[in-house]
Amino acid sequence: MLHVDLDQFIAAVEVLRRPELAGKPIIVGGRGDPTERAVVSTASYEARAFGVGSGMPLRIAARKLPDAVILPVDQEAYLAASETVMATLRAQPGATVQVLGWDEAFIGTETENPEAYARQVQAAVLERTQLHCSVGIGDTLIRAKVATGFGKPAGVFRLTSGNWHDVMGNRPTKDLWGVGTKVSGRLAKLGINTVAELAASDPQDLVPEFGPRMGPWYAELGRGDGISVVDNTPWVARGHSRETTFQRDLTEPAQVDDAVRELTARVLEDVVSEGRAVVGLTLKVRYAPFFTKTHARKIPETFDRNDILVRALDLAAGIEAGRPIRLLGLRAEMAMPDDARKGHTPTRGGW
DNA sequence: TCTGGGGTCCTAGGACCC
DNA sequence: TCTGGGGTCCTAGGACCC
Repeated sequence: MLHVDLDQFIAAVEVLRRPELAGKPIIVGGRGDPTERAVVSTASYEARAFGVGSGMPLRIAARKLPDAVILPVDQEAYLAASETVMATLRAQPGATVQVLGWDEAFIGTETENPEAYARQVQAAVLERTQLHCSVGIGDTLIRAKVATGFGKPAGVFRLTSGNWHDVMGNRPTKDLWGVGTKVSGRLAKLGINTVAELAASDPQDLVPEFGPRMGPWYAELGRGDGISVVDNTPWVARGHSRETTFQRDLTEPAQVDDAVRELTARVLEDVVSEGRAVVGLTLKVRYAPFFTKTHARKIPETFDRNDILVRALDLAAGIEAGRPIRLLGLRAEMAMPDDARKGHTPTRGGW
C-alpha cells in the first residue's frame, strides 16, 4: 500500500494563486494578522529554514521572520484543492483510497512495481493540480505512513518488515505516528527510548502504564505491525465541535454565557445540517494561565435545539462557579449517535 | 514563546445495578 | 454492621493527529 502526502500543502496552494510568492518564506495562520492570538497552520520550506513551524504562535513566527509573507487561512481553497487531489488518486488504476485529511491518503493497490506506481501517482497529481507530493510504500499502514517522511520532498521511500528495524530501530519512539511527547516520556520511564526497544518489549508489560488497549498497541507500533488493508468505507463523523480563542480574556459571566450560546448554536447547525442527532455535549474551557476543564453531559436524543441550548447554559454555570474567571478559549463539542458509526479512521489504537 | 481549530479514541473513577 | 464480584453507564480528563 501507499501513503500519499502533499508537500507543504497549504503554502503550495497559496503559491498557485499567487505565483509571485514562489520561493518566498510564507506563513499561513489565523486571519493573517500577527498581532492577533493565533498560530501557524503551515509554513513554506523557505520559512521552515528559519525555525518557523506549524503550531507556533503567529506572533513569535513573525518575530523570527519579519520579512515573511503572512496569509490568512482560507479553508475553502484548501478543501477545493484537496478534492481535486483525492479525485486524482481515486482515478489511479486499481486504487482503493482512504482519506486521512486534506492533504494525505492511503492507496491500496496490487502492483508488481510499487515505486513505478508511486511515481505515476506523483506525476498524475502534479499534472492535474500542479502540486508536489511524497509517497511512502509499506506492507502495513503504519510503515507506509512513516515511510513518507523519508521521501519528502517529492520523493518515494519504501518501508517493510525487511528494513523497518534498520531504518527505525535507533530512532526515538516519538518518531512513531501516535507517540507524542507525553507517551515517549512515559516510555522512557520504563527504560524504553528507541523504536527497537519498544519493538522488543512485552506488550503485557506496557498494560499497567497504558491500559489494556494502548499498551499492546504501542508495542505493535514499535514493530511497525498492524493493519495492512486500505479501507475506503465512506467516513461518517462521530461528532462536531467549534472552538474559539478570545483576543482578550473573558472575565464576566455574561460574556461567558454569550460565548457558550454562540458556539453551541454553531455546532448545532453543523449537526442538524447533516440530519444527525445529538447524544452528548461537552464544553472544554481553556482557563488562563493554560489549563483546561471539561464539562460534559449526555443529551437525550429527544432533545430539541432549545433544550440543548438550555443544557449548554447549565454547563456554563459550572464554568462560572470557579471564580474569578479568566477564559482564554472555549470549545463546544457534540457527540452523535454511535449506531451511525461508519468508515475507518486509523487513529489512536485503530491501526 | 505562549498557546488554532477541527477531529478521534482511550482511561480512570464514581454511581448504580444485580 | 460491614461489604463480594461483575457489569454498565456517565463524567472528567488526557493524548494525539492534521
